[in-house]
Amino acid sequence: MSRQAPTLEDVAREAGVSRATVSRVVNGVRNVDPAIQESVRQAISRTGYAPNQAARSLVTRRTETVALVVSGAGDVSEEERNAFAARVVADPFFGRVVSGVVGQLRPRSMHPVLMFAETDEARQEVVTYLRQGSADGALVVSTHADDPLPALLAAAGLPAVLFARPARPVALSYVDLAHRDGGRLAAEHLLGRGCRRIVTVSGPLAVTASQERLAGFRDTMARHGHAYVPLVQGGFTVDSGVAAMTELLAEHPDVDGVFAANDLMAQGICQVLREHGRRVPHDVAVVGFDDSSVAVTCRPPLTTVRQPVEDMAAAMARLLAEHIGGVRTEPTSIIFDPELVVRESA
Amino acid sequence: MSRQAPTLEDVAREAGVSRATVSRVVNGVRNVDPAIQESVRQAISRTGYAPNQAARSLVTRRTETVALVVSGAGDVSEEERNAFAARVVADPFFGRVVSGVVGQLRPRSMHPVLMFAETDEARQEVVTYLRQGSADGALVVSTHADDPLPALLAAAGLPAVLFARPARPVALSYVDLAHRDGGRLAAEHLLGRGCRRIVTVSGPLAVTASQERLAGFRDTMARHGHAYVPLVQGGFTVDSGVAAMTELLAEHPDVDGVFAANDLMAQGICQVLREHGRRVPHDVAVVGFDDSSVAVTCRPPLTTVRQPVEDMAAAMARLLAEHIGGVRTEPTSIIFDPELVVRESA
DNA sequence: CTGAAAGCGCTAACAG
DNA sequence: CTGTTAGCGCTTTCAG
Repeated sequence: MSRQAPTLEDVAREAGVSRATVSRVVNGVRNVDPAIQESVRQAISRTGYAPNQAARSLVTRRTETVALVVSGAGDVSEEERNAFAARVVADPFFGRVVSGVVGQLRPRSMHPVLMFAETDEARQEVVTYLRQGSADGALVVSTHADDPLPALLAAAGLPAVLFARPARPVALSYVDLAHRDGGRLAAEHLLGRGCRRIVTVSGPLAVTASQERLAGFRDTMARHGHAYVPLVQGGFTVDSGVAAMTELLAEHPDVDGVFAANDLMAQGICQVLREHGRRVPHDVAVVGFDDSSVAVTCRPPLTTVRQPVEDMAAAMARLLAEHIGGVRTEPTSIIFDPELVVRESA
Repeated sequence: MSRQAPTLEDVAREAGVSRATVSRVVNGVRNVDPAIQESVRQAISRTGYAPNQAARSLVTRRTETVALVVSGAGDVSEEERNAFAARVVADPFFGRVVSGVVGQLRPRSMHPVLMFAETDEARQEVVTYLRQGSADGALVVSTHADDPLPALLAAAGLPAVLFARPARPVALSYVDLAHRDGGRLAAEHLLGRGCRRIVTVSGPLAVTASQERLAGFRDTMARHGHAYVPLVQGGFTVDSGVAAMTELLAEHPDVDGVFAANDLMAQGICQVLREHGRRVPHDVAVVGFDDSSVAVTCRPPLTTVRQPVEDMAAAMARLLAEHIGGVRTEPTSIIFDPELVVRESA
């Protein structure tokens, strides 16, 4: 570490060839004599050469890095900034995104840098980061429909792919789920098993996905004569599920079915139900959404609407790689279909 | 986006000064006439200039990026690689690490790139990544005592800080918890509330922290005359907690106290207990470890040994920044003290 | 306090 | 198939 790192020049000298030739074998460009290739390779391991990424990026204009950003909407106090990051990462949803993204990035030798953009300043930093060429593009997951980041990215002409369709049209590719169909699936299942006094806990209505899940659910209920379904808005956390169900149970003690807009809330709902002496699914059936890890962990295991997050995240990474590589120039969208997974809660 | 991005040269021309001067104001180096400074600033915003990070890194030899790597030990099949990432990120522990790290990195304008090193090949890639200068240093969290990555990093003379003391001495800084004290705290609490038929579910014994927590627990139990404490080894997951407790309950139906080496397992334990008609803490008291998010979410909320993960992660980031900056040259260690958090489970 | 000039290490034409 | 030659955009002595 004390000695200066060897450069192409050093390897070239060691192998008795030119820098260009060494560069070619390092980058696997053919047109290099097998014999020379071999001697270069030996010189490389003899010198312990590792190409300097900065020098390389300077000319290729690629960093092989993408920003994985979780963006909010409004501004958040300085103190809440860490809380934002903590909350995001703690959500099993995020883990699935990372898993799907990494799976696609790795074989391409690309790496994700984590960024949280919960304030306007932080969002500006993301844009700057990309404009500086610190990353080749961005994968963005918005926690709010009004997230201004997608528009900023598009305006700057930066390669980016979104998780979920932006509320306001933006010329960026995105992947999404047919949330309405998911809501429909949940309603049909609850109705199908005979529930008649059904309530629902939606996600934050500032999130488009929440609205859509709810709309699909309500439409289906209405089609079956259920004009009115009691609703409480939750925040996609276990706690909010607990609070929402506590409220709903007080007003509708005879409830026999619940649709929760995500599994975390469904878990909180099951807890409240149990604590109030209701058996799940015997007395009250509960359907969640996502099919995240807690769906399996929860007691009872959750019947839920599966959202193939890993596949969606993988698709995002693939699309971004295509945009970066220039293979794809026009924005496109990929919509995934939800699927009902029946376990024990309903 | 179509037009070439402006360079220092462009700004210099626009402001009628030299590149050097522009560079100085961009980097906030004083010794620049206020008037000129102002005109340069205007030229910058007029041109929409953003410094090229690659060019900058090439000369400063800094990327303002650090690798945040989660490393395992043995090799894992190709198919399990994504599962590894998924499992890691899904664990609330990881979220706390990220939160603590980001909190320190952000004010330093540094960014974490996520890497999973569960195979020898992946570990080699981490080393290469750093040697290429793609990141200035590494923050490593090992999931196994035999993790070879720390030694590789040290041998390559790369700046790195570890979460937890490495099993085999390595000249690298690390932060850790006084795990033994944590185990002692748990034992004392269980004993103090009158439990006499106590069992324990440890973490994987291949993890040093698990061994230490267990040792501290057993020592204290022994000091109080409990020569033998039934033990089942778990895997730090809810499922493993369920399995372990099912086994223990079958052999020791009269159990009245359980120490779980982490909260996730404690949650599984509570589920099993409840399903077998045992009240927590009335019939059986349960003490967890970590004080992670599930400790609060769990029913009943867990009495647990708090590990200040966010603070520990923040300390890691701080140490790494010092090593990178050359402010600190010798490896050091920071040991945090655990703390008992009493809630309802014991 | 400012400018000129020398690279940082690598890739990519372009010759040969 | 290989070598020569330009830069990529920026920081940083070193003069002035």
